[in-house]
Amino acid sequence: MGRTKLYDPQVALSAIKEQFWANGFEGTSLHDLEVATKLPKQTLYREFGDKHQMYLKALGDYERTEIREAAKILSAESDARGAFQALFDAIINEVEGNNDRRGCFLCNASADRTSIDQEIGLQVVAMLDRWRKTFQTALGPAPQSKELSDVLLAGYIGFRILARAGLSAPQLRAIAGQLLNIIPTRSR
Amino acid sequence: MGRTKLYDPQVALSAIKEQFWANGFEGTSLHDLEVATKLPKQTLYREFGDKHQMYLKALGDYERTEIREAAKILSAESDARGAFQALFDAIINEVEGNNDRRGCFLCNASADRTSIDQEIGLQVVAMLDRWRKTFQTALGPAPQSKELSDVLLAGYIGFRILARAGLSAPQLRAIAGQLLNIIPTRSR
DNA sequence: TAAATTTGTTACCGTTGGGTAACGAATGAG
DNA sequence: CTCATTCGTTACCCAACGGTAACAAATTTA
Repeated sequence: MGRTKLYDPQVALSAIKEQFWANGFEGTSLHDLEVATKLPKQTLYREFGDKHQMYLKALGDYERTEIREAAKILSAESDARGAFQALFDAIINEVEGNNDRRGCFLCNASADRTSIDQEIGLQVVAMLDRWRKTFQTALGPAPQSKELSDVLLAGYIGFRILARAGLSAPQLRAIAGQLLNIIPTRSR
Repeated sequence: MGRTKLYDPQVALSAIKEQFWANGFEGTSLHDLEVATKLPKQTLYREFGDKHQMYLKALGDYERTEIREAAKILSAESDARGAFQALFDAIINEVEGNNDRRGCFLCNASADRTSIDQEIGLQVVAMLDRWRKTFQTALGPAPQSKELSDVLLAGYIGFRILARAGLSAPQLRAIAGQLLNIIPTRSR
């Protein structure tokens, strides 16, 4: 029924995500999205709905890709501190190698739309809690793993915000090192 | 020379700050600023320059007022952990009492404009470092006060982002409590 | 092959965006 | 009192904004 799409919706959504990630909601225009996806906005509206829904779906895609990727890094290491070390290293390497200053889309969204758009706020809070649970899992059966994951989540968000703000890689490395000290050794 | 102003530039700047604080750079229109300041934009341009400069001056005013206020809270307590406890309590009380979800303007700005506008980025980084130094001062002559202030800054930013995202007061209280545990007792 | 459906394209809509020009009213300095 | 200066107000500018309508080309199902 009907003609087949000449574009890949998943590729388009990924491009949309990149734009919102780098420039925020208000900082991204439909024209920007047209250029990024190489699709006319008519197609974007038909495929994804309005800008608000595009943002929500971009957040969903972020969780599906980047956050899963981070979870994989976390679970690859055998001890908790090493796991988080690997996570921070990966982020700092992105900053150093590609001068990637986008930060974390979820963290940016928390500062951006949540206090204005209620629906986005709810989704962000839900994603943040799943993110925290990912941390908790990586901490293993340590006592107080819930409390530890709380403080690590706060530290992680701050770390990524500071990376976006433009702190140098050595500065970030120092902060990451201090954050790791929060994690008790031999906790897994 | 010339006629005297019928408005108070300081009051106007404070209103501008409130707007950028709540809604970000792109989320704030000149019309919003006209309404908030009760001044026509012609006057705003003459007084403060373009939108970019208004934002920079709003950030400056934030440091002059809110951050000084926080520094006062920090210095009022005799021990380091009590000082930060007082700071977090003040923030949580604002959330509970007035449902203040604006978060920290400096933290929001870090996620908002820094990776796009270089000049703002530089100012934000400078302000963040002064903010960290404020933390370091509050920590007193503890060993590793520099490193401790780094991790506390990251935790503080994450905490305020989470508050803006909409976490409940009890959740915030739990996180704040965990952050305080980072600070060694009797460190001052 | 016929019909229904969904595509890609073009054009358009009204609103709002940031920013500026022009000008009379007011008030300071000399 | 005079005059240069700075005020407040009105009007305007054009580009960009998010969003929609209309339609022909294409393609799958029946």
